[in-house]
Order: sequence, then structure tokens, then C-alpha cells
Amino acid sequence: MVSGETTAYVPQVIEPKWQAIWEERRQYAASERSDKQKFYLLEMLPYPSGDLHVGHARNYTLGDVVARFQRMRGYNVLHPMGWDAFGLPAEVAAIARGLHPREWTDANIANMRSQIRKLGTSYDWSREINSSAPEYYRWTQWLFLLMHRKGLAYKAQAWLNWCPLEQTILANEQAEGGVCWRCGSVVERRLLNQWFLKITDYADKLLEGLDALDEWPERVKTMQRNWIGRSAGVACSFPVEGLDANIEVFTTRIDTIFGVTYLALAPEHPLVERLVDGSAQAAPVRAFVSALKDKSELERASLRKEGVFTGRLARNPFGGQPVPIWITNYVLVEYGTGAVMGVPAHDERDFEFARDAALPMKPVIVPASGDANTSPAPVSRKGLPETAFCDDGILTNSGAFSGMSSAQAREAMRSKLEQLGAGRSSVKYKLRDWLVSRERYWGAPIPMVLCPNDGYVPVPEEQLPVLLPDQAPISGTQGSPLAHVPEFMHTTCPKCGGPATREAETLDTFMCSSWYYLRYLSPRDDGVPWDLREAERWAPVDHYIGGIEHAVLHLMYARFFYKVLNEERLVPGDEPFMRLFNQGMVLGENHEKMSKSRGNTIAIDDAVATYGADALRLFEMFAGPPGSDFPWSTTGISGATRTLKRIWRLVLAHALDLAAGSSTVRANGKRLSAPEAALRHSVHTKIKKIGEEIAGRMHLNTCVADLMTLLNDIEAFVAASPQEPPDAAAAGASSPVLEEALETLLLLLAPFAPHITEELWQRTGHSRSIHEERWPAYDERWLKQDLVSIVIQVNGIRRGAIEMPHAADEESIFVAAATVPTVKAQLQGKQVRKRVYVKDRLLNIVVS
RNA sequence: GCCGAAGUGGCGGAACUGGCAGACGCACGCGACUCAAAAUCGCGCGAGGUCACCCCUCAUGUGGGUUCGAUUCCCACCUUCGGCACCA
Repeated sequence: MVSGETTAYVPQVIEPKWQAIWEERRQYAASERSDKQKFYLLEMLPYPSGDLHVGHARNYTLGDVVARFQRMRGYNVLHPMGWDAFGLPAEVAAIARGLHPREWTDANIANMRSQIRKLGTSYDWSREINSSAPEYYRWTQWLFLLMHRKGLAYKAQAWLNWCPLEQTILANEQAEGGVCWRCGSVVERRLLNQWFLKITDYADKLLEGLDALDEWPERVKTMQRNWIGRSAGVACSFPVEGLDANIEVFTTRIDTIFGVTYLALAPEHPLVERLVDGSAQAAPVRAFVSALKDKSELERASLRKEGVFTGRLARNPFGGQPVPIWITNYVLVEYGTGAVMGVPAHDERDFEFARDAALPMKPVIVPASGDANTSPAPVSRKGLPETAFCDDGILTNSGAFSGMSSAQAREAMRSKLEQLGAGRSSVKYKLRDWLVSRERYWGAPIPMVLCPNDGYVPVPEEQLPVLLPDQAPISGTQGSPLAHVPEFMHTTCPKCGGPATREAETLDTFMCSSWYYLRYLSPRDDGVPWDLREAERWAPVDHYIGGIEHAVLHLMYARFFYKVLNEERLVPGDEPFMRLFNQGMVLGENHEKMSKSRGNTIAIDDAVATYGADALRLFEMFAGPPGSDFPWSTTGISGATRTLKRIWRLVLAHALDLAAGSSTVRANGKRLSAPEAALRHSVHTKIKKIGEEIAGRMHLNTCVADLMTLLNDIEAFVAASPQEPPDAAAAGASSPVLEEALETLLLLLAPFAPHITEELWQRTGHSRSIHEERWPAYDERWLKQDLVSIVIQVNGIRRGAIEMPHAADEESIFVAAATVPTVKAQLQGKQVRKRVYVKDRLLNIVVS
């Protein structure tokens, strides 16, 4: 259909039409055989919660622009989509509405898939995955068994985070700051026997790996570093008097050990009972411990620091002074050894506690003389320090170590402790092992069997998947629903063949999402989780787009998985995501967060129906840089629509010329007119800028601005051209430069507005899809202009500008500048002291 | 409290390495077209002075500094938003 007729731009007609055609052609499938370079582009796997709003549309459009751009640049692009389909909200919905979790989940997926398609996204839908399908979770279970085989999965009793609202246990990462990551409830502490993955074995690798991720945002790396929380120090033993026991403490400040005036133990420290059993202190200590038992981490943190004396003394390994042992509310059992040496003179927390408990303080560090940054702690009238001095300094009152610097003393004391057999170097992490079992229904069953004879036995691989039974009583309050399904629970031991029971818990859904990017590589393979050759071809992900909320959740778990898989030689390299991009949010029109509860969400369907996908996409890319938030704006999107309508009319007005194919002869030697040269300059600078921006910094808002500028330039060129003769419909009547500009405009716009550009490309006589065309190349010659505008400053203030030939010499610019009246006026009666010239840009004349 | 990011017209934002501050768009005003409206097109649009014109002064959170020249670099402060918060 080649026609000069100006039909109306109706996105509601052309968008569904092209979406159907692309789908029919399977146009966006990644090719399995290709000598093109690969590009693996991925957006974080969405949870199928129901409706998508324009904030999600922004995220998917961002990825789609990059995918389409990279295809045009000649890459073999893998751009898949799938569903993180297991998870608690499905169970909540099941309880609330009487729907089966699968029903609820599948309905949401169908709805969201249709919404995402309506945006015109170029996913390879043939690779779609669903983590709740047995064909998928079979491999999640397989990976659990792999971890188990490597000794990385174990069951143990530990203090865990319990969300009282959701009635579930949470991994530490999922209870950051003492609150549930999903619902925000303050978590409680429970002592439970559960499955863990030994992510702590990989703490150093996870930490070191961050250094190589130079295309990750610094803040994400900082958050992971803080979460891992590596701390190098010394573990040091204090023998308990009158008891055959030692109390081991961990400290990074062994140099302050002569300042120890007490030992502080966590209430849950295993030695507490032995210390007080049979003594008069037993009653008060037990009362103190039981009062704290149910207090959450968050509650404890807000308490005034308190403690109770055990009546026991320990001996300082240096010098042998007796040290009272206290039970306190500020020492965490989970970290280090659950016991600390109290040095009130040099630690804020110990100071706070000791001041209130009236325990002595013994300063043993003084600021190094000449260190201007530190000063000794002020001393009160009673001679007690008023604050703790926590910096490094010079040791005093420290026996043979007095006079050493803190750093020297740490080294000397460590080696002395080693000689005495009372201590050694030690590294501790804030990171704890990943709790992966959940007493919930809607997840992958843990593939383990408990046999009375053989203990826990892994389900043999060939028996996978351990199918989730269709029906189980989901109450949310009675422990694992699977435990109430006898036909699921009763099984035989894979080892001895005797009767045994299955593990009733399911796996944390973060396990499903820790490896999904590999399943996309061979999504229908039922012999392996992924084909090794496919992994060699595609992994790692080149460009990963997702929200900052997963900085230490999904992103750290996935890195952990990948490192384990790398050891097994199942993946190339040891980091899964080379470049990470965190997109910003779309806020409500009044700058508030867009959320269902506020009722200010704008659904993708509605926005597409009203404005069209292309206008929605263009506006969302234009409204601000993709890493920042911006407010939704109904008038703003009308600007995008206007732009698209202008392009529609402009291109159709020249459709016949374009269809005549004069573009093939456009690179003729004919000398261009000044307006033609200016237009071509504009075209080629836009090609360069937009391409570099998408591949680099990704400030796509400036790309859209550049496209609008190009449109303005073309329109101005057309308006300034002599009226075409009445028979202008004759093909080839317009300037080749204009035709090049129009085609380039469409090509550059194609990743942003795929439907309108496809329609116009076809209407201007092209048979191939615009999305299969090559990204235009720019010509260096046209980036330069013959005449350049040079700003003239006097003493750094702009006083005019002159047009000069490109690369003119400074002297002639100065001479020309001096004749500009406003410059001349400023130079009047002054002495020129200096000239600063920036080539082709600016001349600053400095006068006295 | 600690760490990080950011403060630019009425609004969203641009200026990527120190070189014309406010690109591009929205809103608004005036005009054209129209019986009229919508749509569309043209012009204007930081503040103040002068206002016929050119032009001048001020202006990128505040105050200093470096520089011929600072939205950009340095110091201090204010505000906002994130993250962490007894991790010994």
C-alpha cells in the first residue's frame, strides 16, 4: 500500500494489527543459529499479582527500546519474559476468595501477559516460563539436591524471623530492619528446625565479585557489601573461674583488651545456665532472660541497655585480672560468638551500658600526639570519661604493649594470644545462612524424605518432580498444608525402601528466581535444566533491568547460585548479570507513590486504549531519565500524541517521493544548499547522539528530545523550501536530503514507537519490517558544519556571538569579534590582558 | 546518628569531559483558520531595568573559595529523598 493520501492516525487500529503480524511472523524469536554477536537483555521476572500499571509499562518499554535498538544494530538479541508464579499472595487470595492458588495465578498471568503484549513489547514468547509449572519447579528441586550433594543444604534449629501477619518464617534478607519485606509487620523470633543454604560459605566470593561488577550501580554494591558485613578481628577466650569453661568473644579492637571491665553475654548464650545454676544469681538471671525471650530484634534495639550480673568472674588472658560476667540485652546471639568484651572507655555501646550499670571504665588508648583529628574524651568532675574514645591511638596502661599504636598492638596481641592458645584471627559476617524452607502450600516441595532408619534422604533425581498435590488444606495457621495430605506425605525411603515421610515444607520462591535466567536458554528441555551449549552461547545476562528493592534479595541469591553453578561447570563465568540498571518509579500526578491502596493507579490497558501504546511509550521514555522517578501527566502524554500525529502527517505527505526510491541515489555529488547541509548535519548528529545514549548512559529522555528536534528541523526545512509545483505528486520531486531525513527519523524512532514507524515504513514503500532494518550509520563529514557560531565573552560574560568558518584561527576571530558593537563597547578604553580560545566554541577576552 | 543521592523557570526536565544556563515537552498568553468549538498552524514565554530598539543587571538551595570562565570542582551550611542503624 503506497499512497500519498493522508489518512488519520488511529493507534487503536494499527497497533493491534502489527502486534498480530509480528506474532505470526515470530519476528522477535532469538535465533538459535546465528553468527551474530549475542545480546541477552532481561527484565526482572514479575510476580503475577494482577494488574499492571503505567509504572510497569515504563520498565518494560525501557527494556524493549534497548532490545529493538540492539537488534537493529545487528545483535542476536535474547529478550524473554516469564512469571515468578509461586508465592504467598496466591494463598492469601485462596483463603480470602476461595480460589485455588493456581486458578488465581493463571488468571493473573493471562491478564498481565495481554497487558504487556498490548505495549508492543518484542519478547520472545516462545520461551515464556512459569515457575509454578512442574516442568519448571522440577529443576528448582534439582538445584536444591545439587546444593545438598555439595553439602550446602542442611537442616538445623535456629532463631528465625516469623511474620505474625503472613504466618510464615522469613530469611534474614526478607526481614531487613526487623520488618517483613512484603507486609511491613514487625517480625518475631522463633526457634525452629528448618532448611538452610550455606550462602555464608560464599561470603568472601560474593564480596570480591562485586569489585569486578563495574557496570552495577555503586549503591547496590554498597548495600550488598553492608549486608555481607565482613569484619576481620580476633576471637579470644576468657577462662571462667571455678568452672571448666571458656567464654569466647569476637572483637575488632583487641588493642583495647586491657580496658575490659566486664564480659557481656547474649541472653541466649549457651553457657548462661551453667554459669548460674545453683547460685543465688540463678533466679534474677533467669527472670531477665525470660523477659527478653519473646522480644523482637527491633524491640530490643529500642530498649535501654540493661543487664544482670551472673556472680561469675572470668580472667583476662592478658594480665589475668578478674572480669565480672554479665548477661545483657544488647548483645546479639546470632552474631559473632554471642559474647563481647566490655570496654566502656572505647566503645559507644559498652560506654552507655557501663555508665548506667555503674561499672568501672578504664581508658587504655590515648590519641596519638600530632593527630589533629582526634582529641581525648572529655572527663567529668568525678574523673570519669564523658564519652567513649573510639578512634585508634596509642596504648597506655596496657603492660608490655603500652606505647604501641593501635595497629601495632592488634598485630602483637594477636600473635601473643596464638602463643598462649587463647585466641586467633577470625573473620565474621553479618550475612547468615539462607533459610529456604517455608511452611506454606504454594511453592516447590522440598525433595527430601525422612526415613526412621536413614534420616533425611534426598529424592533421586529421576523421581523429580516431587509434585505439589492439587489439594491441601490452606488455612494459613496450621503449619505446613502438605503435612495434612497423607497421600503426599506417605512414601518409601529411596535408600532402604521402608516406609518414610516426605518433607512437608516448600521452597522459598527466591530459589525459583535465582536461576530462571538460565531456564530461558532451553525452556522446553526436559532432560536438563539448561543446555550447556546454550549457556555458553548466551550467559551471562548482558543487561539486567529491575527495581532497587532487590538489591540484597534476589540479586544476592542469584549471584550465590551462579557461583555454585560455576564451580559445577554448569555456567560460564561467575557472575550472572554484567550490567544492572535500576529504573525509577512513575508517581501519581500529585507526586505520590502509585499504588492500589491509594487508588491512583493507571492500568496499562486503559492507557493503551486511550492514548495508544506508542504515545504511552514515547511519553514514558521522554518524561525523565529512566533511573529517576517522574509524575504521571495526562497533558504530558498529549504532547507525545501530538508529536506522533505530526510525524504521521509529515511522512505521509512525502510518501510518494519516498516510495519512488530516490534514496538509493541520494549520496550524489551534487553540492547541497545551505538548508540541505544544515538538515543533513542535524540528521547525522542525531544518529550519533541517540545511538550512543541508548548503548551508554541510557538517558532515553534526551533521545526523544533529539527526535523531536529532528522533527522540528525537518518541518522547518519543508516550510522554507520553495513551493513544490502542482504536479509534485510526481515521484522524486523532493530533495534526497529530505528523504534521508524522513527515513532516518522513522528508523531512529522505531525502538520507541514500534507500531507507527512500522506502518509508515510500509506505507512509504518498504517491504521489510522496519524492525529488521539496520540502525543508520552517521557520516563524520556531516557532524561538522562549515560555519560555526563562536561565543564572544569579555571577562567571562557573554557579549555576543559571531559566525566563522570551521577551524578559523584565533587571531581572525579576535579581529572579527572586536568589531561587534556590544563587544567593542566593553573593550573601550580597556587593556586586553589575555585571550582564552576554545576551538569552534568560544573566545574569552580578558581586559583590565 | 552513620552512609549515599539530589536541590535548575509555573511544571517534567536539558546542559555527558569547567566554556552561550533553561534544549525538548507541558501549561499559559496572543494571533491565524472556523458561524463556533475541537483539532491544527504561527508568535511569545526565568526575574527586573529600559521598554521604539538594541541592550544592561540579577539568576542553577544558602554562604565562601579555586578559575579568564562554575549548574559542573573544593569547603561549610540548609532542605528533600533513599539506604543502614546495637553486627562488637
